[in-house]
Amino acid sequence: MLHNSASFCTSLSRQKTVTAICQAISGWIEQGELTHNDRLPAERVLSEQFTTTRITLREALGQLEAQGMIYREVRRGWFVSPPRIIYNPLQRSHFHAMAREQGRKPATEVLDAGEIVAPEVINAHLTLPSRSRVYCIRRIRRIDGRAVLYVEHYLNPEYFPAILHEDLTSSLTELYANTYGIRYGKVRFAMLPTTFPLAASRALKVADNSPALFITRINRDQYGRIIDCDLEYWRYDTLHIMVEAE
Amino acid sequence: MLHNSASFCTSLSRQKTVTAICQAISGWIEQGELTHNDRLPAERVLSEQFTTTRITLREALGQLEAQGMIYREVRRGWFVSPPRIIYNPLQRSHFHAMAREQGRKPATEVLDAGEIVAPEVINAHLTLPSRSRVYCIRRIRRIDGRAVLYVEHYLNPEYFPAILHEDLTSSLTELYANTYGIRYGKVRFAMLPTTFPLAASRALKVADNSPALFITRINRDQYGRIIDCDLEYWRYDTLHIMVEAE
DNA sequence: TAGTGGTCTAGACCACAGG
DNA sequence: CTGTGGTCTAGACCACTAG
Repeated sequence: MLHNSASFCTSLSRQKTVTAICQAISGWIEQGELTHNDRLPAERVLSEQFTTTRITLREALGQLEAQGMIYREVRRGWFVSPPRIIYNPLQRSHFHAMAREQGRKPATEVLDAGEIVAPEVINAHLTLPSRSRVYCIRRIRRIDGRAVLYVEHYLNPEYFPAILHEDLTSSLTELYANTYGIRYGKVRFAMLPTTFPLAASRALKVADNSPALFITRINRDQYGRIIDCDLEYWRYDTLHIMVEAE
Repeated sequence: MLHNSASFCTSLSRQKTVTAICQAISGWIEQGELTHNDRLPAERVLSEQFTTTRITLREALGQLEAQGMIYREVRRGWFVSPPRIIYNPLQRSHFHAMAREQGRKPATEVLDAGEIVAPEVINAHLTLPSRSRVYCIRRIRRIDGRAVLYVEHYLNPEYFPAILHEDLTSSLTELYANTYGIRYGKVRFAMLPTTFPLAASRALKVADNSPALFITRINRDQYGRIIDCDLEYWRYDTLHIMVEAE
């Protein structure tokens, strides 16, 4: 036989079972038999359906997870990933506005808030001296009910007196503007793929060591002063980053 | 620099073995017993050392891989990840300059180059009509010998006559400037975590379905015309993205 | 309490890489 | 050819979630 597509697929002949499972499940999703946030059948059911073991089945689920096609909630099961949110980290638009503009339902939950001695990383970001005290607000944010983001905000307290007594479930952006007359100016951000730290995986109820997108934002106000920084841990399959240069 | 060092004690009794292995191996790396691009002992050796099975051992290796601490080359073994490259996608600086500024050794390899009928996605990016013909250049790029990037460049041929006869192993940025008087202007980029497509995993010799960072860049010249776009697939643990707003 | 995912065992065969 | 990683089998117990 001459050059046909079979030769192209040699590397697929490895991993026969896993590939077949991946194709079958993504077929269900593409054909709408399963839609956003639907739960997949139990692992034992699937492994029987595909006449294989749970180990192999979980290998396939792991690959679909890496592609961002499905996600899991710890000890609850596997679910179909909803479409990604388009996120421009340079933009001032806040989380709730961003989600709503894209037809999604946002929600915010405050885990805790207080004044702490800042870790050295934070002092460096905020250009504060060692052992400075800062406000720390930890929140999780949901889209359509699904917890997608764990974030720690560190605020230079000089600019935000008594902010801890305000309602922190709404947008900090609005609070800054309405109560303190402070608006976001220049932003600097860093981003790297890694895994969730323990505090985040607990709060989001994802498996320990799930992959995550870690984004650091350092925010200045309209006068160029560094006012706060955010450490954001996003579920791996949540975001589609888009940035346009000025 | 990585906040995500292995110092997290993992939750209580779950994942006892895997956690112990992860801590041991990251200990070796932090204490310099293993350094950048060193190969780890064989899986069978490690699984015996930790008195466990290869399945469990591979679970641990997979977690270290997700953290970006180690990487694998298909059927060759596991290696210690070198430090990440700092990458600003909005910057005009080209790959070789970027790598050298950070004390690394860059290399480029052209896989193929030719004139093709553009896929519709590409026409959309370049704002060309359906079934346009474009130049396509596929390359892989290395840092310190390790293949880290698979990239497809799509060029609007109107601006680059006869470019396929030039030396394409060097910087396109320089070729554009020196031969065509075209310099990069505004850039727009999108980024999302996913897995390598087959062409990329083959070229980079990474496992099929390894996680990857997919970056699309749409480049304009000094007159604001869209001149080309890049589809870049980076190894997951290669980059530390940093962007500063103007 | 029942059923789920999370973890782990103890093997096995294959395809490919390197000597 | 030898050793490697890649894949797969057929079970098991535990921890947690949901009803």
